[in-house]
Amino acid sequence: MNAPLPRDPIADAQRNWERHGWGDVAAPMAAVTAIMRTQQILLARIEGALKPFGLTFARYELLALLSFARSGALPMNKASALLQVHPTSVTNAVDRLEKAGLVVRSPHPTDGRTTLIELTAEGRTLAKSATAVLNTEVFSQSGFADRDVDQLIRILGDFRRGAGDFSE
Amino acid sequence: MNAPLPRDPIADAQRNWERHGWGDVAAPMAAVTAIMRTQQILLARIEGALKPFGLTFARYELLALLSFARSGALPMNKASALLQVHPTSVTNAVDRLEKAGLVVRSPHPTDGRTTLIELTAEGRTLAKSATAVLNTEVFSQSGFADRDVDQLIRILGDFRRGAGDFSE
DNA sequence: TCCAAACCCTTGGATGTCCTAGTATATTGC
DNA sequence: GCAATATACTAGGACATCCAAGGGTTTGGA
Repeated sequence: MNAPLPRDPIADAQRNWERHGWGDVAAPMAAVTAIMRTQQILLARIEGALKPFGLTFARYELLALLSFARSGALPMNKASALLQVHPTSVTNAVDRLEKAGLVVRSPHPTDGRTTLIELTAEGRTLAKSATAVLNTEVFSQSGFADRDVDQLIRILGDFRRGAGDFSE
Repeated sequence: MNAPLPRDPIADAQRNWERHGWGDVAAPMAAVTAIMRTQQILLARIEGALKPFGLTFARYELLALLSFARSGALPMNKASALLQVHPTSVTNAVDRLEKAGLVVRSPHPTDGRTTLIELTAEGRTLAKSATAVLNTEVFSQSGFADRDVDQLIRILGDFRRGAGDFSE
């Protein structure tokens, strides 16, 4: 990790925006930039915690999703929709998880176009261990105050709904 | 864009966490996941707005940073620190910006190890145009309520300080 | 019935990020 | 003054994401 900067670079950017006459959008710009940076920090922590398992966050998310599916299996397009990533990203993740023996591809019983992703026993075990570590090493010490967590869930939930992620 | 899901997948994940006895970390897990997804949505919007300029967000950020520097030039290591990305990412961005004629590399006058990145006239013009478009197409319609923007800046600011981004 | 349109997955290419290692230049300490 | 250490940038590799395009399967309307 680098030494902390003496000043918050995002607050500086906000001031620059204001100084240049874009005061009306300086705050949203700062908020958006802060989200970018926060995501980067969180992702680094998560990947660090998952490294011992040979998992990345993308692969872990897929594993976790499968572990919550009743049958431990999901069609790839369903996984793509629920994880909200491009289908090719799922293909990529499944390729690697399959090579690691954590999931298996199997044909859909009635639709020849569809491929099912199925958790192996090993995959289920690893998902459980990885989740435990993420919970204790990352989520339980997220660095957000409890009240702020609730705020974030509400604010970002509104945002995601507005962006068309879900209707609910 | 895909059709909205009938249910919020992150809220579902939170319920799954609670159902499995991890209720104490379900909320932070949901908040972290929501930040990931929000970042993805915002990045897609930004890149869409920048595409006509042949810029990506990474390159735009560097261009914008340079345009706010007094002399229009910065050492690469300084840019890396302020943008809070790995030095190799800056090298990558500068390679492409230089190829596009938007910046120039020049040797540091006193330190032979250091390379200065300097905006060209064309780079400065493009940065200005791109900023105008980002302001009107993205930041001015961020999808966050004004009050929520302030909350985000405060919450994420606290988080980033806690993560060691800056001391201030 | 049958062909066009829709859908599903994969391949190949472009970008970005990080890490590790290597080269060159500065700085420090003896 | 010189060797050891620190700093700055770049090269190569692993991953992830998206887009565009291609091949196989279903569906639906003429």
